[in-house]
Amino acid sequence: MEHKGPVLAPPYEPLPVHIDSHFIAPAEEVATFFAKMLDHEYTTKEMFRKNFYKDWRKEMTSEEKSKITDINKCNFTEMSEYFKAQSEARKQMSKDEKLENERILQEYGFCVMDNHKERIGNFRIEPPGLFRGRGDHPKMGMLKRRIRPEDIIINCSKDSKHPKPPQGTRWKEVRHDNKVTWLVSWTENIQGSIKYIMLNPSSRIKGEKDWQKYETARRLKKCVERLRAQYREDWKSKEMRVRQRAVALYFIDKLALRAGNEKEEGETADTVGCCSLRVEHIKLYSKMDDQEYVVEFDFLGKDSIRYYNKMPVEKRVFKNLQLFLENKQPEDDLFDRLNTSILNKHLQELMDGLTAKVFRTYNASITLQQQLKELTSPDESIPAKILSYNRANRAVAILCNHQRAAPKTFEKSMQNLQTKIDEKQKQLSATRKQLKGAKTEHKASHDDRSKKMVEVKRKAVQRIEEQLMKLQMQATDREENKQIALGTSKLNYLDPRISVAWVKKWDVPMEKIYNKTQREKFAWAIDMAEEDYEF
DNA sequence: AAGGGCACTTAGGATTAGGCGA
DNA sequence: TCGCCTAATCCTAAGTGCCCTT
Repeated sequence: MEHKGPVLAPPYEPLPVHIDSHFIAPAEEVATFFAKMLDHEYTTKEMFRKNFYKDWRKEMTSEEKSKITDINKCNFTEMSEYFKAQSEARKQMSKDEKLENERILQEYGFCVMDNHKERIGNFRIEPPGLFRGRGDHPKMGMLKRRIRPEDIIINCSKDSKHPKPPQGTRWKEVRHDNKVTWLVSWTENIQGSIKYIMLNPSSRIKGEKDWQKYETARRLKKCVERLRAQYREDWKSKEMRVRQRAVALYFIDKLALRAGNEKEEGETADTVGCCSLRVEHIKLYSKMDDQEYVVEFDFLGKDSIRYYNKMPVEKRVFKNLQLFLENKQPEDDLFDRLNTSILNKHLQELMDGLTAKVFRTYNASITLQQQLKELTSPDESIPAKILSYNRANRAVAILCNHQRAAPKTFEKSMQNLQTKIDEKQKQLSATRKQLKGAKTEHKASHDDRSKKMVEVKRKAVQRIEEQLMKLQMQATDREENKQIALGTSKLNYLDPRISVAWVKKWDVPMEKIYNKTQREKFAWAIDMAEEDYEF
């Protein structure tokens, strides 16, 4: 392994003299971080302002400290306007910058691993700024400090050309550990966690891991019925811990919930997964509308995305849940005899390599395969096939609760599309009229010229019909996708060989399903899978 | 079995590039 | 050719899961 090391964040450039920030670096720099975010909702949040202010003060001189007593009296708008103008200006002269970016990519964006040139994923060190946690994060607004060469650990081969630190500096450490895949690491100051520079998804090492992941999920496919029978049996166990384990596993299997590791309170946003569900996150309804034994889930999961679902469960599960809830407070754990480590240990005994997250991969992939089978009709057009594919993908995204905020421009973009459809419709009826006219004329004259005209118009009508249909499919697709994110499941949960096989079977161009980056990431699958591939 | 450290995958939002119609 | 809009890419936070120590 040989590489050039990371690209460091550019040093701070003090504000020009005509902007009086009332500060000198480093407090000025920290102030600019806030100013750059001024348009964002973050800066209005109490916690964000409080954390920012506390860290900001640490950077001030004693003079600055005595001048500034209250963040609410600080006005960042002049700085903010300055940065807005700067980024406008940068847009104009972006050509040189693009060239420079390309040069940096060529120099730092690649490494040589086992004699192969490979693309590096994130070769830039994260620049300093204000921490933006997701959801209700207790540390939002804290200062994320600048990473210096002295903070950075380099990992490369002993006999390779070692990356050079900038003049006058040194790395924290240069090590030669071939048991791990990272090239560069450092510790960030907000959570104290380690950050890494690793290879791009197109690399051999990432591809092989990805392939392995899906092979494990396919092994689960072979024994999943046995496991299901097992956990259903365990619902009746004498032991509470076994019952809890079995009900949790049922949720993970049926609802594709995440495992739910414990988190340190006060360090992160309050989110949960299956094993960390609390009493307050579920409600039981012995009857709801025309259904019996309904469980209502309402909690914040990864990235503070809300999971809301109502599911009828079997009577035995329902009775167990009632039991688990007995004599508990809302903030108590639902599964008090269970955690992810216990669950995974159990799963490991059931199948080699089995963990909670394999269920998500398995259920996602098998759902895609089933949905594709169900939704694709042989005689439909290519655009219709793509709609079917996206709908299958969507079923998975819904299962995995992959949501997104509706795009800010959603309404407008729908409207634009509708306008196009209306225009196309008008064009269609006009052309149909012309076709009718041509037919009438041909009936009257029976000559060659009019016959040709009928053909021309017939073709035109057909073409416009196709265009119209394509637009309508697009509109349907976009509407259905308003709050659903397809990318995450496509990239992380769906065995790409299923898609490759589908594409080959129905002669759909690969690039309609996978863009360039995705084709690079899934090159192994494109190579491997034929149209008869079964997950 | 509790708890921290570490390495890796998964995640949604922000930013940028580039395709397309005027 | 320009400007707008969408799609692609970038960014980095937030998970999972295993290992080691006590």
